[in-house]
Formats: sequence, structure tokens, C-alpha cells
Amino acid sequence: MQTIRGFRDILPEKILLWQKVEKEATQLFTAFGFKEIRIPIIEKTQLFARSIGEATDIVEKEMYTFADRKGEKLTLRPEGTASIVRSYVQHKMYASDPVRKFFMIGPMFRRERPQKGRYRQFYQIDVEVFGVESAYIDSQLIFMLNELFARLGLTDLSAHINSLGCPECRPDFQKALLDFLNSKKDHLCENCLRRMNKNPLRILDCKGTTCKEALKDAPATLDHLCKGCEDHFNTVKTSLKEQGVKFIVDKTLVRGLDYYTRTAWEIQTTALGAQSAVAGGGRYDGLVKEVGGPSTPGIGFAIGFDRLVEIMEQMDDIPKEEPLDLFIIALGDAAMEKGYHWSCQLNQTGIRTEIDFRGKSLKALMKRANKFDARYVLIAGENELTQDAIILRDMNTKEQVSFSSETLMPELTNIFKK
RNA sequence: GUGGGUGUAGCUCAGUUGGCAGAGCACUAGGUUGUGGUCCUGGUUGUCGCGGGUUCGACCCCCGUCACUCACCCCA
Repeated sequence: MQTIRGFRDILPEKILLWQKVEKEATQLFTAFGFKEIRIPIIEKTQLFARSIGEATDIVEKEMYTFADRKGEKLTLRPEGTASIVRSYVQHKMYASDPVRKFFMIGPMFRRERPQKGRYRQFYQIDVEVFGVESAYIDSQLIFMLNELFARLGLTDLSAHINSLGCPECRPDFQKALLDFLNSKKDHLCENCLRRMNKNPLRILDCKGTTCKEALKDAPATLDHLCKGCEDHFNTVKTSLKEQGVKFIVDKTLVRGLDYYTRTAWEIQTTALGAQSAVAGGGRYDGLVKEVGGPSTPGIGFAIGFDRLVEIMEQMDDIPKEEPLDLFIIALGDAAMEKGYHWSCQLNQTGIRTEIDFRGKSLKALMKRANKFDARYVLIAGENELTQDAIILRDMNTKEQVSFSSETLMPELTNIFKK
């Protein structure tokens, strides 16, 4: 038996990096005022279809969708934003506080062909803000994201930003785009032609070589922004600069989800081959209303946790297991019984202690203590028990001292207190 | 969804025009009867990814399948 395609186990040997990222992210986001939220990994299919967009690749061909036993159409979440928006609306969170800031860490599911940095179950660190229209929040999120990567020691990342406009300037742009597309109709692939009616913006994202060529001079949203969007984007840019965040304006950056408005961005890397995006996000001012809440601005981003970890694995900065405080070697039944109680007591007080119950030889156990990188070894055999002198060996200095069983516990807690 | 590469011990990998399946690491036991990290000696481990086919005989050739991997695509 084995895991199904694109799914994988994250084994204890690999977990330290994951925990490090979670810890850093939680600390940083908390400092910025974000609260953790945990939500289901299954939702009604309709939620994703409505929010992400019917014509997107994610909804069209990548979702794990099934009917449950009563025939209800359900979907394993392919991203986090839709669910968090649903939660925000369902619990009327706007009522208690006009500004809400969340983060979430968890698995997402998309049925794509697996590749390095691309799995069918993958993990995202998701951040969302509701109720803030100001461009400073856009900028602040990018700054925070940048800071997280810096703290994790990542270099060679670049931030790409773009503005996708809003309902006010989009008709003007769409008209220009449609005019352009109609003139290139003969050079577009089937998929693009189909999308022309549904969602022409997505065509800009087509990577087919002939389409790409045909779309070289296609109009960009950036050149058709209304006054409000233009001011907004300018504020984002200047405030990023003032905070010392480097970025590249990329007018071809179109994201694969329909709900984005105004600012969109990606953090890209060259470390993972074709999977260049380590994080991506954008503003979605219409989404809360779309899902049934009051008209509320929203913005957020997601970090590809798996990709982040893979990049960090390529650096030589992999965190190591802490050395063990004490390894107890108990030889014989009587010693084993004592050793068992000692180990329980010590672990209870937070001293990292291991004992081996298998009845191995002293030499074998010394080797094992060494494998754990134990600072101290406690040796208790028949001799030590009859003489009531339990040996404590310092593994670095090789010095050995002995304690009576009565003073042993206080002495040990004293040693490890330091 | 399309195309290429790979699959042999727990791990990293050799292997043979088709003729008994290997190394290093790891694990394990010894090397003065109870003292580790180095060293020495021995030992254990395999449906050669899985299923068919060809053959006297297949880890090797053929077909299928599963998984991994790279690119396309998509995105985090």
C-alpha cells in the first residue's frame, strides 16, 4: 500500500523545518495583529465555483468534487480565501468589528499533475484582511510577507506586483481587450476562444506559444486604470519603496482566480524549476458581497508552505534536534524498575530523558546514548544498586560521579536546572 | 490533460549479449566477564515497483499498469 498520487507523508525527520516556519509565521503575524482561524477542509462546491470563478482552471478541472451520501455536491478546498470569506459572512464578523485580520495554516487540494513543489495535497499559510480599503494595507501585507521570508533566511526572491483594476475601470479595459482579441482571433487556441465570452482577462494568462505570441501587444489592465485604482496603486508603490521593499511592476501578472481586484502580487523564486511562485495574493473587494455579506473590501495572500520548506532544505540551515539531557542505562530487572520511575519523574519535570527497556548490553546502550547525543548517562546495574552509588557520566568530559538513590533525583534536577 | 526520464536492501546507488542478486551507509553481535563517538571481525535485510508475455531460463527483452521525476500546463 502506498499514498495516492500527489499525496505524501511528512515524516518526523523532516518536521523541524515545518515547525520552524509555523513558529516564525505565527509570531510575526500575531505581532501585526492577525488571529488564527481554523475552518473545515470541505465546503459546498458552489462556494468555490462562485468565488474562484466558473471559468478558472481550478474550478474547471482541478477540484476534488464528489457527491456525498445524500447527493450533496462537496469539494475539498482548493484554496483558503473562499472558506474564510464564507466563515466571515456566516458569523457576521463584520458586525462586531469593522476590521478583521486572520491567518490560517492547512492543507489544500488540487488535482494537477504532480511535480517538484506541486502536490495534490499541499499546504498553505493563508492571511486575510477584511474591511480595509486603504492601499497601506496592501503595502503592509507585502512588507510583512517580505519580513517573514527574511526571518527564515530566504534570499533570491523577487516581488512582482500589478493592478487588475476594479469594476469601474474594467469595462473600459475589457472593451479594449476584446477589440484586440477579436483582431487576433485566428491565432488563439480553442480554450482562449471559449474564454473570450466568459472571462477574457484569463486569456492573458494563456501560456500556449502561439497565443503568447499573438498576445504580445495585448492591452494591460495597468494602462486602463480609473483614477481611484491608479491612486491606489501609486500609494502601494510609494509606500513599499519607503519601507525599503523591493518589487517589480509586472503588467502581465494575472492571477488564476477571478475574485481579484486592484493589487495583485506574487513572490517568485528560481529555486524550484517551473514552480516559481512561493507566495501570491491580491485584493478582492467584491468577494464578500458575492458570498452574501455586505459590501466589504478584502485582501489576502497565501504562501506555498511545501515550496517554502523545499527552498529552505536547499539551504544548509536545517535545524537540528536538541541533544538529549539524560540517557538512563538500567542493567537487570531491579535496576530497570528503578530506572523506569526515574525516567517518568524526570520527564515530568521537563528534563528530556530516554531509557531503553529492551535489556541490551551496556556497550549497546552506550552506543544508543551516543546516537541520541546525550549530555549525561546514568548507569545503574547490580553493583550500583548494592553499593547504593548510581553513576552519572558526563558524555563530553567522560567524568563519572555517583549518587545514592536518595539524593539522585534532587541532584539531577539541580544539574539540569542550569 | 500532453511529452521525456527513472523505479534493485531501511537510505544512496552499482549490476549482467538474458545463466545462483551486489557495495557503501544504517542496523545487529563480538573484539578482556559492565563504558559511547574512531578502528577491526562477523551477521541480518530484497516479491529487483506491480501484472502479463517471449524464453530451457527474465532484474535484464516486449506489452500493460502504478508511483516518482522533469518539461508543457497551472499555481502556492
